Amino acid sequence: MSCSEAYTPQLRARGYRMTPQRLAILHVLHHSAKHLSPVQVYEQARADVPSLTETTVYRTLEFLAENGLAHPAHLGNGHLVYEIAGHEHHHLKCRTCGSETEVEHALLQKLYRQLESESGYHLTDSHITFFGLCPDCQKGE
Amino acid sequence: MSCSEAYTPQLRARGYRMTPQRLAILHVLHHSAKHLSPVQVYEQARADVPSLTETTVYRTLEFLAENGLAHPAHLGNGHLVYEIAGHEHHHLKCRTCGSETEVEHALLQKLYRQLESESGYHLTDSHITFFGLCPDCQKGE
DNA sequence: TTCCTTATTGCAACTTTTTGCAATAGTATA
DNA sequence: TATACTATTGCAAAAAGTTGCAATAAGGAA
Repeated sequence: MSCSEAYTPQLRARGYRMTPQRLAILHVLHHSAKHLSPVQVYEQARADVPSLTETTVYRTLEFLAENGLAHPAHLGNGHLVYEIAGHEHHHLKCRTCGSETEVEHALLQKLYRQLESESGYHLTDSHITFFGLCPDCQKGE
Repeated sequence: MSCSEAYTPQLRARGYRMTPQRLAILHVLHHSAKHLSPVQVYEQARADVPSLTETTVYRTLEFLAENGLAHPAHLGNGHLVYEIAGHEHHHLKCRTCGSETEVEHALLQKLYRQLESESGYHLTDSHITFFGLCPDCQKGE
């Protein structure tokens, strides 16, 4: 299934439009294994749509995140990165070497339920980055 | 105990210096109940040290975070805020109205241990922001 | 197909954050 | 108390991210 076939109906259903810019950005996210910064998305998507501007990339990424097609993540440096929505997971990042591991959302289910019952909040978001030391960097300490 | 008495030895012990700028910034963080953005810190600390620059505030906040005197937190808009180190806690923030609740770190202990045993990582950081809907905003849905 | 509505884009100006470097100023030592 | 070492600051310029607005174009209706 093409990116267009997959995502266009999701936007239309909410009253939004599919555009070449959005399609190019979705395509980049969809075919990237990992999270990308806005600038990385811009540079890759420009291959498809040369007229693309960085402004549009920033706005589109935020738009996709609001509509559940992409997930934003903080990786600890104060900057946002994005990845295509799909499998719910969290990140575990090493403070020393920067290596990353994924954590399945299932692992946090119990905590989520506990937080919900104690706070009364209903937890909606599914991306968290945990920081620590990876096994290799612990040895070097 | 004054801010200076409390924090100067901590910096000295690591080979760093206490300066009027750092003291003013620590003072602001210390006496603020909540997390502050770099600009908020700048504006308040300037009352003490008029020559203070924003550059210095950004650098100092990062420095304090690296040395454990302050904690950075992401509150979901892509910008960092800081609060004085002291009691370990996390935030629970409402996506709709923006209201915030604190979550004791103790609640996450079990999850931390589980993540550590499954991943081999040693988790060091103690601030996470969870997002959801507060009780009031759930009613309005 | 053509028209019309309005969501979306690009531009330009602006705000926020970062970086390099020379000048300044803590603080350990004599 | 004076000296020297170097951590820290401020400045200026660059990079990153945001905003307002007029022009453009997606896509439903005729």
